[in-house]
Amino acid sequence: MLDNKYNIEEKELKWEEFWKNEGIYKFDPHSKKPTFSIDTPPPTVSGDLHIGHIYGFSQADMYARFNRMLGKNLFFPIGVDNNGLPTELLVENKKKIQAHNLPREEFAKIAQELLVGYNQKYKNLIMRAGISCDLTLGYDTIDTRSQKTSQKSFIELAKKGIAYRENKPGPWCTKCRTSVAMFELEESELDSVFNYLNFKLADNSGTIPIATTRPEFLPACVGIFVNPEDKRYAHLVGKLVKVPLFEDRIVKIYADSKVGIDKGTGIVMCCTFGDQTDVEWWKEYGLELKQAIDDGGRMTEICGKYAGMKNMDARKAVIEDLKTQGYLYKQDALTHSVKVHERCGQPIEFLTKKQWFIRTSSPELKQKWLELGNKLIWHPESMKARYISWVNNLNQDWSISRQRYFGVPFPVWYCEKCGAIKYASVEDLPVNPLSTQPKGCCSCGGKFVPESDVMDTWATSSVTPQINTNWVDDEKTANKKIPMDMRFAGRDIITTWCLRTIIKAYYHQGTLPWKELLINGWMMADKGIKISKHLSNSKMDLTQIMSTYGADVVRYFSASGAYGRDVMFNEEGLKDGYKLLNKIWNGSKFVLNFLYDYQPKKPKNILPMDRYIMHKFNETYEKTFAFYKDVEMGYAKAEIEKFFYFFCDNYIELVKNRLYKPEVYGMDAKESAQWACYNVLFKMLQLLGITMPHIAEEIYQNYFITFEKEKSIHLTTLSKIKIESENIIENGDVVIDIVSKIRQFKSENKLSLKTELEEVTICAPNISFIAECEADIKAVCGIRTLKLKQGNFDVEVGKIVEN
RNA sequence: GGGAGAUUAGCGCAGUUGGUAGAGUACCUGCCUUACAAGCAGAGGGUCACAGGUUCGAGUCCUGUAUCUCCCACCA
Repeated sequence: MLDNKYNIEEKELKWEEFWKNEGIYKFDPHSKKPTFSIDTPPPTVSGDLHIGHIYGFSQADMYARFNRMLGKNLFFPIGVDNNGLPTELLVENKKKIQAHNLPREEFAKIAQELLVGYNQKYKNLIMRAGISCDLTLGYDTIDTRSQKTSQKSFIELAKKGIAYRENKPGPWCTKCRTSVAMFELEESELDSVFNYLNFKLADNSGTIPIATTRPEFLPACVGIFVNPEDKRYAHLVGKLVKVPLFEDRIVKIYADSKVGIDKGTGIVMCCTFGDQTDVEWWKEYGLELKQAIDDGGRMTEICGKYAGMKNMDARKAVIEDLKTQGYLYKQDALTHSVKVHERCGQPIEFLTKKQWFIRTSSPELKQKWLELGNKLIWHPESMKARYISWVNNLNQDWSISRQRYFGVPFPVWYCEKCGAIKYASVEDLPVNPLSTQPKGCCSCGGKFVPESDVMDTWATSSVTPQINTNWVDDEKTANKKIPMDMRFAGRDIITTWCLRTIIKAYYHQGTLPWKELLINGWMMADKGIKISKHLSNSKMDLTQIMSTYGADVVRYFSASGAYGRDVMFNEEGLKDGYKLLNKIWNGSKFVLNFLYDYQPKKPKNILPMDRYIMHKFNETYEKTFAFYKDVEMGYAKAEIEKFFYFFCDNYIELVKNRLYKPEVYGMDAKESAQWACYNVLFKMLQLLGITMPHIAEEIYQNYFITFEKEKSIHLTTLSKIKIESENIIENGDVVIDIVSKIRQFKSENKLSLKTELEEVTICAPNISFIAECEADIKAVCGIRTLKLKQGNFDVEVGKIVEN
């Protein structure tokens, strides 16, 4: 019935085609079943895919499959995040073009063409991993519906004053020429030089020493700071200082505890803006704003003779002048960590620009985010701590504008004359203000000019529940569908995707975006090393792994360990899964051999060990079920796996004689075993299929479908085996112990397991049960005469039969 | 600097409310059981990172230390 050998790649591809063509995982909008909706996070399309990408997805898929097998109607869409800066950079790299050199429409067209291939590659991988999502429910974050949703969300929030436009200093990348969010920055160790300068006091009473790594910022120096605790400089506070090279500029000395007494000379200059502290001082002390650097990283006109120079050239020139004019008295080399833009590695500047923000950081709002976070069910619970700690530290509103090209445009125009904001009408969305003009003029008579910024990619990724529920076209229905049932994500994006999605759902629906949140860990290449492209060596090559081990084995490996924890990639783990796969195949093949004449009619008399294995299964079922419910895929998998081996190595061995030789043991004994085998094997496959969907389907389609009728095993419903309750497990375990003792005896005496034993005496408390199983015990152990004695458990082997 | 997590057998891991350390794998000894040698049956292997403390009793609770990872903040 089953092939002699299970050809992994051939079978897996076959069933993936089948699932797709038959629409096995298709959401049925007319179904009467309860819906279980999943808000799939759209992974960023930014490059090649590796085995780590499958990890989080397959764990979430197991939870999805579990829910489907509880009889729910699954809404499991698949999304791709392909708008915004990461995608733009990918397109620039691959096509060797620069977005700012091309008309937007042209760049978008090139991007869309390139993305077709990437999207497909990505969707193929998801399908190849046996993820049971509905491919017809896909969305891209740059498609029309996503654009409409983002724009509608923006207009709604802006009209309520929740989104606002303001001139604020913020991190800026001079290479990408855009503002970036704090969390898009990363640390980089750079070599630099500490320049020690003497600043002259304005009253000519002397000089003060200041160390700086960025002397080119002198033209933007707006204040000097010392620590209030620092006795050396206490007398300086309030005095005025001349800025070196720009001596017509006079700045004041302030005291502030943010100054490190031991750092540099203990005196700091504040420039607008060298770093975050400068921003804070500027705000707190109401300092002047002087911008020394422009969008592209060149010095501005306030820099006098240095204007127009690139930042680094200006630094050299300034240092040279400081030297010749006697300000510089010492230079120390140092290595310090600098914030750089994670996408391109460019050190970040702080520039002041008009940007759109969403209100997120007031104490009342933070309270709200905490409240919502507490209402959410977290898997695992411990991940909530990260969310809470992040919310508590939130101190800036969310900046959503980016001065980029490939993204969702802001649907607004501004009046040239009075600055009034004109929003597009919701019916007209999606709107690109650069190519459409609003009707008429401003009430003041001024002309409207379009906003050229695009939205940050998170502004779209944070409305996936609204995209998925089609909020743009049918707000009422969508509002009923939110909160969705579940969202899954990696733990690195709790603070970005998750929080922002919570914020948007709160503003739009006044509720949580989802009821449950699954946070998975990472698959690591080695202890503490993330998988990255340059680390994906041959042993981790995805194509290779997929063809030798297959998706089921990769999924098995993904389910190892506790949920939310990192797993370390190791091939041994794959081998374990491969072993189980092979065992499932052989075990099923063997059992099905004896089920060709199976009648789906419960026999009148079911023998004790057959009842035992069914009860034993039900016990395992309960445990496994509880683990799946708690999103503990690893424990669930381990539980059912353990039982499968037990079933093969103990139960099958025990009853195979009855199956082989009905003429000796009787037809009733065979039918009894068949009944147990059918039920236990089918239900084991259901549970195993959550982790290993392909092999379960192959076996189901070859046999069980005749009786179970459902088109796919994945559409069947989980349940225990129906059997009258009785206390049989303890008694059955004694029988297993007896067999084990005899095997031990043979093993210790270096005998073959089929060696026949002339006589065995069993001493046990409940010999009447053992007597009922006598035929099975004698058959599996090769015993000729079995003697039973009432008493404490003991197995005594008499003479062995010599051939 | 703040927060989170980890440290248990050679290896990758599990240990739920404190009560004699667990499975898998590797190694070792055997066995070709009328499915599977990619199998089966056995055996050995651990100062539970370290130092204190609470307790009759600590892998588990408390305090501290070390190493590693992640997130956040700071970095003139």
